[in-house]
Amino acid sequence: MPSGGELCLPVRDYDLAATMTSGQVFSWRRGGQGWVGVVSGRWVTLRSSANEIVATTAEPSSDWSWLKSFLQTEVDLAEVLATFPADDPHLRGAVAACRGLRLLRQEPWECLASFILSSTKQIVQIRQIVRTLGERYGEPALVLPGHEAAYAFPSAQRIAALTEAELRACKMGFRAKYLLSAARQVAAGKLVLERIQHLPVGEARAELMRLAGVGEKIADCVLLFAYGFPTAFPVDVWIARALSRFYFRGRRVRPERLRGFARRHFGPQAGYAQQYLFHHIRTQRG
DNA sequence: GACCAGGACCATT
DNA sequence: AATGGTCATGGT
Repeated sequence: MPSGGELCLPVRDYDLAATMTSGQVFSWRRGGQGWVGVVSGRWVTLRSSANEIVATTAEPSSDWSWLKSFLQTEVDLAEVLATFPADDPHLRGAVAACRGLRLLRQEPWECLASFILSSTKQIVQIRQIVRTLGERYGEPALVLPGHEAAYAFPSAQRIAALTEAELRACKMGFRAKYLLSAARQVAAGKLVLERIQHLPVGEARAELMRLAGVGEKIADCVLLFAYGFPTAFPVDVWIARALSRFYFRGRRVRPERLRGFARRHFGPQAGYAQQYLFHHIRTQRG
């Protein structure tokens, strides 16, 4: 009879639902009163109230740093928001509408693989592919009795041992060869994901972009969502449209220029600004 | 049925 | 340097 672990994290301005549905992570699901996922191989449920997040695990932890790191609960959101330009009504509107939206700090391989799968896919479809991959090839996680089975995201080593056909059977289409190639690079030690953390952001970006199927946008997603480079600014079709409409009178502007503008205009936490804009424009239209 | 999705890549201009 | 086609699959 396993005795699970429980941790109560005091938080201010932390909207778990917005964070989990904002297109930065694809493996978490609603369950019971909160959210269920697997972090560092450990099954976790999260439920939040006004000023705390309560985490439940299948096994006790003496050190919860793995979860605190994932949730980034120590980040003072007010400090982040204070770096935003004060005179920008569009960003201010997004912040007001998405109060409590956070950036997570994901495991690099899961994040990289997820965003390789993301290209020209809707978020619901990315979630479905990630789920299928986990069910078929992920390590089962120990869960508390009465809960649905849960799986870690498959390791690079596991995916590297698969065939392109097996990956295509998970409905990822032409992305299969990209994922397989990336998994083999990582599994063979030709790309050391732990090393990227310590590189300057430009070099880190270039390192990720050496992978087939990883361009500027996907690299920026991994830099921001897995490594926490605060100026990384993913420009996808939504952000490109929004920036064009808000700051360039609707003119079409190339992504590289948009990134330059964003870095100057939004400042040292441009990545956070990006996430607020992205989530806001995707959720406000009904 | 058309159109689009948290793109990247390659061949043409 | 800049456009255009192509790649799978499924939602809206």
